[in-house]
Amino acid sequence: MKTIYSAPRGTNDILPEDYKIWQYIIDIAIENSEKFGFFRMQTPTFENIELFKRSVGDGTDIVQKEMFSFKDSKGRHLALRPEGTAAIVRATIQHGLLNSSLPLKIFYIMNFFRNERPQTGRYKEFYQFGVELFGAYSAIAEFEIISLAYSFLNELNVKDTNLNINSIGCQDCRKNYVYSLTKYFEKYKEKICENCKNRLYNNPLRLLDCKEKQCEEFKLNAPNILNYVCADCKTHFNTLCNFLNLNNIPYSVNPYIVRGLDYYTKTVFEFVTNNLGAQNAICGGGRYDDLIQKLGAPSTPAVGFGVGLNRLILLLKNKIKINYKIPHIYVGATDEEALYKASVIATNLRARNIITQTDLMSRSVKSQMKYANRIKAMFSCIIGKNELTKNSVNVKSMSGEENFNISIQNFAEEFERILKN
RNA sequence: GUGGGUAUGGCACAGUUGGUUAGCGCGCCAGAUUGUGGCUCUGGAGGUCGUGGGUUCGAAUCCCACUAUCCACCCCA
Repeated sequence: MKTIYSAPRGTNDILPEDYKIWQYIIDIAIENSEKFGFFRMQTPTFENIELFKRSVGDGTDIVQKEMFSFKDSKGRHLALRPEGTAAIVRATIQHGLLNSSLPLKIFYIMNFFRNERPQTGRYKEFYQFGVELFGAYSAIAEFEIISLAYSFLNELNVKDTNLNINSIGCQDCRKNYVYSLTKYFEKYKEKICENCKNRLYNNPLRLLDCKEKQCEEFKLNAPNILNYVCADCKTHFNTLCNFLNLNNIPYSVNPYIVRGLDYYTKTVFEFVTNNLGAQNAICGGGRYDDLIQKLGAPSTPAVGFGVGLNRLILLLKNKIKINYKIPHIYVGATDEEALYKASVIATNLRARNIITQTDLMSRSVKSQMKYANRIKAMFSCIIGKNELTKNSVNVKSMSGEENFNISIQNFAEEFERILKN
């Protein structure tokens, strides 16, 4: 296939057969969000680039090398959204949603763009189901969204996932920790991997995330952030644990998880799986109490998460049996006059919400029956000269051998009666 | 941006140390006494073997480059 006729690198066409599972997952996402009282919203596909620089963080990889950015004809610098939180926060501020009664509970299902090399579960355009909860300082907010994510994954029957939680402290206590961490790793500067040498000064928290064998032993004895967070953060974290314990949501405390976005404070968490290769985080999120103030609105606490839908699909594909809507009836025709009649019958059937298909290809009766079989129609009938003169048509059940004689005049009404039995 | 694997009809694949008109399965279309599906049988359409160069009498097969794709690093959902 010539390059210009294939989808751009790192993007995916979602074909009708695939879309069944997407629809299924999206429906469950909506259902669970509404169960917790969240409302859906949507933002533009692109934003002012400055928004992402300020919220995600100017120094992060996402901003530095993964954004699709461009200028419009007036020279405005824009970027395709690389994540959801920044845009949702911008919109809630812009439209004054945070001024009305809190908490504000939002969910979204949107596509995002990052210019990374594609890999299993990682694409340049990808989809996330995410939620944001504004206004709650208490750790019950984290519990609420973790509980929602847990319920969502459970309902999808996603196996083998583990919930990891950690606290990366507030602005104040994190400073102390990062200082100690840097000091600690400086001692092993010569022994850690190349990537970690860079991390040491650019993004020290990421040192904890390294997968290299040579760094393992140094990670083990590295200062544990949970011993450095302030009393307030510590209490907050313990409260979250209590909520999770009481509600039987299994988790492990993992001091190594950190997030790649600057805006997180206190709680961070992720649901990881063993069945996706390297891209094992299926859901990630946390608290971001400082972001809203940073974007110019009165300080408001917030928590949120994002679920990678493409990754979910990879996990669930071939494991879920989707019940999609099959046609109730196929109405065929043998010639033009019959086809006109069939179209009227189909219109009346559809007006009664009966899923109906007719012949669109002027094919032989045999081919039409084959087609009716292939689309798994429950019933079929063929209109022809005989039926038009007799003014009635034989409707046959495609599974059993039951036949019904239905008048052409009252077809829809009579067929509906048969369907209900 | 770095490293490794792969590239043959719509899909999944075969193709032996380079050797005639490039094959199989599934799918698709059409027939098997004239207006009725599923099973079976028969026939048919559909491929410049990713693209461009090179070696050779001869390349799907060997060499080079490019592109795409997959896996991993990085990063993240």
